[in-house]
Amino acid sequence: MLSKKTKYGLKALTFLARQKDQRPVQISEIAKQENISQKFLESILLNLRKTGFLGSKKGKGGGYYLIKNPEEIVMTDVIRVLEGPIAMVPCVSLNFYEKCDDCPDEKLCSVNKLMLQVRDSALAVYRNNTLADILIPT
Amino acid sequence: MLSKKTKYGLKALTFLARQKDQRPVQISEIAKQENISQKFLESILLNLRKTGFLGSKKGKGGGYYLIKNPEEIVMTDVIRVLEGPIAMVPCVSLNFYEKCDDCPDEKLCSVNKLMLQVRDSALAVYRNNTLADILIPT
DNA sequence: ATATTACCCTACTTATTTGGTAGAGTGATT
DNA sequence: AATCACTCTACCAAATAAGTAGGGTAATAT
Repeated sequence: MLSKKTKYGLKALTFLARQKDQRPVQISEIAKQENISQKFLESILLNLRKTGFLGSKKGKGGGYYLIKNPEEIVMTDVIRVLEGPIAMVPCVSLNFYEKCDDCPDEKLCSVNKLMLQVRDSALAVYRNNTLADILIPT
Repeated sequence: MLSKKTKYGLKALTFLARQKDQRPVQISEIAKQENISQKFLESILLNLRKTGFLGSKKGKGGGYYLIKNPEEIVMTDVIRVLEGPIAMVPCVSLNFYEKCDDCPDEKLCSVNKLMLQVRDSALAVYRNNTLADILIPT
């Protein structure tokens, strides 16, 4: 299940990408428009800033803004920052690999065999979508 | 993340599929061989029996056994019983659909758009794999 | 300069899910 | 009749997710 954190983060990114100019948008504005708890959204945006997706500006007229073009923001990166591993099981994860405690040999594990395929198919989708791709044309 | 319940359930199914004859296998045997807490496994196997994947036999020489051929057991069905929805978000789920509270219109939602693709790709993998397919040839 | 705006940070709380435990009950087999 | 092994109900603890609270700090406009 996708966490609300990821869902809200994606919504905020698309909201910023839809802006005409690149002026900073206030947290309160995004929260209101997208029906998100403002305080919760604050922590998510802060996270996206620290991981290089957003810039921020303090003081009057401040807020958050994208620091890359939507075409350059690939979903693999966004999902990994917001949600964590793309794989459903650590033993098939590329970026968060971990061996299973049970399971003497991954090559002999059916769960591993199945989940490898699932990971690859999900990865293909995320690699194939940038922020620009998931924007809805008006 | 895949729950242990699903992982253990899959392991139990493949364990039963690997048996030479179709004699019932005791819970304790499966638990021991696959490193699973026996009591936890009990509830999982019971669930798989109630949903039509396994049969059981009580008394001496009793246990659980497959009631279909591994080729006939499709992963979509197994995953839905053990893990629940395949979709990562209820608004793109085929079997567990639910509207989002926020989000006035799904067709205008970027999260929806992305997660639809993810669901389809995962579904394709699960549809394409039966229990027989994920068995490791010895 | 200073008041204001709006991001920044820490800590806490609550609800839900997950994983596991305990133990009595029931039905079949030998 | 005894044993074996599944069945059922109830409970519990840890982890995670989701959200709250509130003060701190930096930048900007006036």
